[in-house]
Amino acid sequence: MRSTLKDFKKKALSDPEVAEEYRNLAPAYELRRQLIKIRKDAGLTQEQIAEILQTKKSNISRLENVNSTISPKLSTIEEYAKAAGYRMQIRFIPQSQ
Amino acid sequence: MRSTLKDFKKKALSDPEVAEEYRNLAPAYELRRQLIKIRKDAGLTQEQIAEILQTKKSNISRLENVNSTISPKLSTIEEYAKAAGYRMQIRFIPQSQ
DNA sequence: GACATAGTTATCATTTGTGATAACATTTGA
DNA sequence: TCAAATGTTATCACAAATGATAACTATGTC
Repeated sequence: MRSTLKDFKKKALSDPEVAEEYRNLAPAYELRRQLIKIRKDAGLTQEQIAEILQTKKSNISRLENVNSTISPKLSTIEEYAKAAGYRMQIRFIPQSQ
Repeated sequence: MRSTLKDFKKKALSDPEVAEEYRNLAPAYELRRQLIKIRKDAGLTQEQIAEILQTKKSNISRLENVNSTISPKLSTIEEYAKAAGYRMQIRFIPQSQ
């Protein structure tokens, strides 16, 4: 691969508009990566966590799906985390530092 | 006052059901306290942050209101924080430790 | 008291997240 | 390769968050 992807990313991010877009999207990707991680660390399948939350696996898939355009409710994330044995913590960090 | 309130809280929390209820509600209170804090630290009124977010002060009041039963969307909190000059960070912490 | 500023509450319309179902795709293990 | 398990996608109904408006309370200032 010779790091073509990394090069592309580096180049793309040097474009201010792309960089702005990336900063906006990155948190959403990051969140979903975390969701999947805590579920797997808990040893649960989508169907199992769905059952705990009394819903269906398709809804869990949508929640975890990176391509999803939805912005979930806080309570949805909280309950999902709790089902996986975690608690959610929110912090606010001053921008540009 | 002789700390009557503290005593009451301590006693109330020794009741398992009350303690459970408290753990469930505390995060919601905490979030709203944080929201109000970052807005004030930014030197903004509800009306000013509402204008930045292109909405109305009544909606900001509802968002910040501790008594509100709503669970806001992640994007709502994100945008509010951004308007106040902060970014939101979410972490998941293993329960019971 | 009159006034301005800041925040609250109630209400209704609109938007959007969530639940459920079903069909499909993907991965894994025998 | 076949079957089972796991995850994805599309769709529709329903619930709930958000937007807007207006009237209200609270507070401080003149």
